[in-house]
Amino acid sequence: MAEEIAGTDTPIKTPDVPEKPALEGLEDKLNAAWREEQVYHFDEDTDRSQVYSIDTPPPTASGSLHVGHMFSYTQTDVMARYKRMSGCNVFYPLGWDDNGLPTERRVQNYYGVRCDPSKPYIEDYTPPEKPAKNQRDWDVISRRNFIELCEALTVEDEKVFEDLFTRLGLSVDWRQTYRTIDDASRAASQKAFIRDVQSGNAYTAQAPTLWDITFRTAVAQAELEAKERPGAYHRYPFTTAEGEKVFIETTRPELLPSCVALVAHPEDERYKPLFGKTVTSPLFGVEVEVKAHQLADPEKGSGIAMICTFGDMTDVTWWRELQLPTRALIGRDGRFSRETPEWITTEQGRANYEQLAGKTVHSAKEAVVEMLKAEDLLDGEPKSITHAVHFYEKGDKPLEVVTSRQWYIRNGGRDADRREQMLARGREITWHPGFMRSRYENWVEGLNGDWLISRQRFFGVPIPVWYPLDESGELDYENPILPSEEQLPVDPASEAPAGYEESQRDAAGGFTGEADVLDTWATSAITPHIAGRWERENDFFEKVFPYDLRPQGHDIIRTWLFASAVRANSLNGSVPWTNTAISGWILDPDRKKMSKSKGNVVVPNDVLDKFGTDAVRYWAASAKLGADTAYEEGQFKIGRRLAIKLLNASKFAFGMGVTEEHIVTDEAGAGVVTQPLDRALLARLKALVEQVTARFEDYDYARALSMTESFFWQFTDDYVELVKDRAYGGQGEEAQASVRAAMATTLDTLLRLFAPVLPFATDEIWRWWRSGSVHAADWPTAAGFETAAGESETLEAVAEALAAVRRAKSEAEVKQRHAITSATLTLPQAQVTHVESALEDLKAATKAEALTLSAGGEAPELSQAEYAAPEA
RNA sequence: GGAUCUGUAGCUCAGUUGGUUAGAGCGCACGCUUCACACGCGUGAGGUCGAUGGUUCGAGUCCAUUCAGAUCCA
Repeated sequence: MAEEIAGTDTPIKTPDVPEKPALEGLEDKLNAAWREEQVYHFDEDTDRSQVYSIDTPPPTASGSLHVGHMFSYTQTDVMARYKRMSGCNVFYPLGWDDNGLPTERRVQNYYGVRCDPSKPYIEDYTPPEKPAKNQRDWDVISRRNFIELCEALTVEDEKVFEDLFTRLGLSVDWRQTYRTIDDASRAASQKAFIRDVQSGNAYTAQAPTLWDITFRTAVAQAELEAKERPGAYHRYPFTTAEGEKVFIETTRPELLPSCVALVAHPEDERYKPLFGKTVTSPLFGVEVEVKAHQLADPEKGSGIAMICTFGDMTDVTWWRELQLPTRALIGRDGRFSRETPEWITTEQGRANYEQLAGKTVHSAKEAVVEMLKAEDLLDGEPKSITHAVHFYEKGDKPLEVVTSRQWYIRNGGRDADRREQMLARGREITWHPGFMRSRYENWVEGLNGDWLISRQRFFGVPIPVWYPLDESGELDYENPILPSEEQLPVDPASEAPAGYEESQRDAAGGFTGEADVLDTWATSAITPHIAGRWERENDFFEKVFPYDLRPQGHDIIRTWLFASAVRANSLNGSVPWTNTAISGWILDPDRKKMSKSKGNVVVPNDVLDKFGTDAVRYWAASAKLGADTAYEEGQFKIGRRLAIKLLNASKFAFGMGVTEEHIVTDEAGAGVVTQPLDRALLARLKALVEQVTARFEDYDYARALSMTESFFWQFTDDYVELVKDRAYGGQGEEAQASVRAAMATTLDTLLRLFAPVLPFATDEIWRWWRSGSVHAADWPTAAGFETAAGESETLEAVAEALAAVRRAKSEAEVKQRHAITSATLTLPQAQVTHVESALEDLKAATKAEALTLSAGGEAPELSQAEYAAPEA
């Protein structure tokens, strides 16, 4: 209880310590207190120099919670807490990513609804009470209605995350949350898009595009995943005018009717004579030219390949650079065109194509192979190989390449200057750890095109454009109609552009709305803008942008990190943040990445129940940034032990009469610390504070923690054991005052040093003897007790001497508390003075009635020990 | 094929700019219910630092080669 003392400004609190300190129950109690006291609120009345802003990853609220969340979010929180205590006004918002496929699926299944952007918006729509069993019976609703349902449902999901994150002790300012699908986010995303269109950074083009036939959408390079799949080289001949056979080997024989040319390396002697000549394709009888291009690999197959439009992105390159015709046959549904193409002219060829019309890629392949076999054109059996095939990261069918009109954002993939600019941006950011930058550079250097941002999905942030229709009803893609910024957010599928009536939708002379939505990364790339109220409150934005820190996982450097850099570059002409902290992954004890499908996921709440939050945070904070970490329950135990030890050691100190007023804060106070051992402790403490601070400044919270931890264990195991007698008053008042001051100062500093990692235990203790919260306290410096710091070697020497006595007792098989009537301690000359200066403490701690010091030897050693007779 | 990371005690890891005898925790062995803590305390055993070669007075640390594992990119 705090006692008001008349006439003083600083009421001294009598420490109020529970009989049996425990970690249980601290989370609820302290979280409530922090909320009440608004400890983590961002102060908007500030300027940029005081602010430390963090662009936190918005978790997918409809996704599952796993220990990986606790791991990486804790690492960020540790830094946030450090910065807050260091005097920064920390802007630490958190958002929810509820824009995208996972939410789309969840909303569909939960309510039994489907989105069709062409449907009109229904006011006060209520979903079916129970979702219909059959998807065909689901309600079909407008995009706006769908988004409203999403907003309603994700509130529930977000609650679960918020509860976990609160329990984890994240010092987030919960007033600063955002959702990537809410009005403000959609408006910001659309505004950013419009700005990029206006500045020429976004454009629309008709181009070959990677296409997922299951999801029926275009996908971007960043969403690709190469998977090893079995395939087979099929070898069959084209024929020259002279009747000579030219064999090609292909894993995709079904693309033969799409063939537009053959290609070989310009230096390939085998094919040089053929360049410029034409050959005729088997089965379909189409004449194609033999071309030369350096991307053709002489080592691969027969060294000559067929170019089809389009089998893969290399085909696209050849098609573009060799200016070949387009003969596309695979449609957006992944099936071959039902119409026989006009470039197949022979009767036999047209008949053969009939066999493929309407077939899936898989069946078409079988059909082509059958036909080749039937005509005895296949040379030998297909050769089985394993090769990398491109998949959409969420898809399970190989991607096809189809030609379609899409929106792109310039990212350096087609322009060397911009690429160099993005590399330079990467160098403006400080990476933690530094080597992660090469992931970024690798990615930027490997870009092969601009960022495709349109998605043919229903749910997401609509691309905010309309296209005029001319008198004949043709779409004019070159002159898209953009909304005014005041109109945002807008849904072009259900709202008409300015100057048009809804009745003119899809009518000649009218307009049509863009049906596509933006890639979710296009929106999450502007989380700094969304959380920072960009273009809503620009005063505010300027106080937080560019942010100080972007924490995230290394798996999304190519997506989230790069996309954010691209957009800040074009929207703001700067980096989005000056530091990025890349956390590692959680691996299971067998070193496999934890994932739901492997069934090795640990439920966060169970772990928190079992070990307590501080223990889990300790585990997360012990891992360096960027290092993948095994899930080790042993680490939780150590963290738990540390937190409990801190409670108990503090209880002991307060039991010795330590109070707030004993803390050494100035030179006058320093005079109280008279004992060399106590002064040595403070010397060690001073060094510790300096080192730990330096580690934190370098984002190396893990090293900072381990240094604080080992100091603490030496404090309890050696120092506290040595001074117990003195603390009880065994050596008089002055000696007791000295130990109280040293202990109070050390405890005060330790609580602050541990606070970022162990927020619950430290604040619990803080509240026993202080007012307010340790988390609102300043980061410690040695300034206040500097003059009380003596020679740290004393502590080291006395601790070694203590260990020597303990060893002797252990070897003599007597109990540690057994009294020594007399003994000689031999120790190196350099240590004698130090040990002498704390001889009374050493004798008391070892129950030695007489202890003679003698110089000599390499290390302290006890000899000629006489022990008291055993107690009866 | 290109790039990055990792390899240190049975296990998980730390080892700052090269500097005495390589550290911690867990686990293990032995002992101790000592007035903060048995969710504890004390003591001990345990490593030719992946391998080879080099630079250096001196290499776990720097360089080269190599082996093994992981990740990213093509």
